Amino acid sequence: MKAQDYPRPAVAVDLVIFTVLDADLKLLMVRRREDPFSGCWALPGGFVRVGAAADQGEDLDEAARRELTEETGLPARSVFLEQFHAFGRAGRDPRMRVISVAYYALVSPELAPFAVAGGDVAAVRWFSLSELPAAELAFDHAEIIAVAASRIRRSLDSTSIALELVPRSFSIAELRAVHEAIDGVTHDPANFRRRFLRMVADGLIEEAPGQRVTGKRRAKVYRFRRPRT
Amino acid sequence: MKAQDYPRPAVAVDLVIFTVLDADLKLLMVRRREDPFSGCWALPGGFVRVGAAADQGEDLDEAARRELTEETGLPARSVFLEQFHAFGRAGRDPRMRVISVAYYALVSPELAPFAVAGGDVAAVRWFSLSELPAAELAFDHAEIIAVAASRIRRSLDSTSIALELVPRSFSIAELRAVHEAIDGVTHDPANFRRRFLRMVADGLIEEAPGQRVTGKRRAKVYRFRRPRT
DNA sequence: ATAATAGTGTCTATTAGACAATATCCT
DNA sequence: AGGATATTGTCTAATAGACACTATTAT
Repeated sequence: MKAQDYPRPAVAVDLVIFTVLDADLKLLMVRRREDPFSGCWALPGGFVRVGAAADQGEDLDEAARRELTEETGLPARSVFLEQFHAFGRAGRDPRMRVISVAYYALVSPELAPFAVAGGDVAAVRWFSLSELPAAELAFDHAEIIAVAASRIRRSLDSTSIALELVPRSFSIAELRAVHEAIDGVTHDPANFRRRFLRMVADGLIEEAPGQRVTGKRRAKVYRFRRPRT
Repeated sequence: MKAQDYPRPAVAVDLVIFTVLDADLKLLMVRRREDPFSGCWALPGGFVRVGAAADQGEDLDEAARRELTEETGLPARSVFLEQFHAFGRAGRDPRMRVISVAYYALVSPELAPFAVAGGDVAAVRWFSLSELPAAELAFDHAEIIAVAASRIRRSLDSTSIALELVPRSFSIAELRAVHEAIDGVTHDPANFRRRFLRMVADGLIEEAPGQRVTGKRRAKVYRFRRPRT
């Protein structure tokens, strides 16, 4: 039996799209319009396009960006997107064997309101992690979400992902709020500030023009020293 | 067009199997016996078994353990195995679209000599990272290896993976040698010792009976406080 | 005795965290 | 003026890293 003749699974990409709104970590779910799980909330995603013969189709990252745009309307270029795990348990899709490569996406709060239902999606909605309707989640998406959340929590300290969840220019308090929303603890403003200023000294962050006016004392604003779109 | 009717990719698992021998980080490659890349060195691995209808086949982790045993003869139960990335670039297999879910495995040096060629493999061999025959590597396996190596280097400090690469009972110097082999730097014995003793204090590691006789001064030996097979 | 490695002690610099105090800005 | 937040200062404990030193054992 040749390799080409083995039965094959379907392969999909699923997206766990995070943002921080109202000082809370939220993720974007879509309401399914078709069976299975019609009417349930699911992660945005879809099948990877696999060509035939000479054209072998799109890459995984490409598929993820395409689904992001198709189903949520978010501008793929401005969104941080990273693959984190493949889920392939037998039976996770009742129709057939489906292996899903999962990505997490980080969307700045400025962009979050622009998510709209597209493709074959009935609606989109930002959910707090705690308010997810556990009983109405499609497939094994609850498990995928749990893995994604623990992954970004673990990466919070060792990477600069928090900077992807903040407006283009931001105050120290705003970045602190993102950290607090993600890991659920509160940070001392003075101590957080010192760590932050080290990042400025390291050249990762720089002062930006303008100030943040919140109704109280004004704060300096900063920006990530890296081309953002 | 129904979901079931889309063209599908083949899905494989590939294993990057590490051990530490002669104070050097090594990985296990197999020599291919069939085209494509017949005669080349490749990562152990193979296609995921996908059933039909009611039986949807084996899980990804299951497939990884199966291939580990089939192709290398290593005892799957005693090997640390973790998925780290899916590779799916179009064209990475000339025959057809193949998406490969990659795992890294950590094998204690006691077990490493028991690797033998099995299945449709012509030979197995432990390679140092630096002596890999770059020109004779199959598919995109060089890239997969690079990602795996950088991943375990990054995890070295935040996890206890080094403990998977050491004999059942080990001296502090042996664990230090593993760290040095993986990240390529040397550690001050005194400072490394202090960090190590904190792990003992935390209950992660405990003293083991016996001593390590190296020809010089004898060293105490320790063991990971966790059932090992 | 010597060489080599195991193991101890000490000093400095960096960092996290707790917390007090001051500065600025809006109402 | 008063409340809230930004910002600065100070103290303590934990840790990494450099490095000198002592202890043990094979040869």
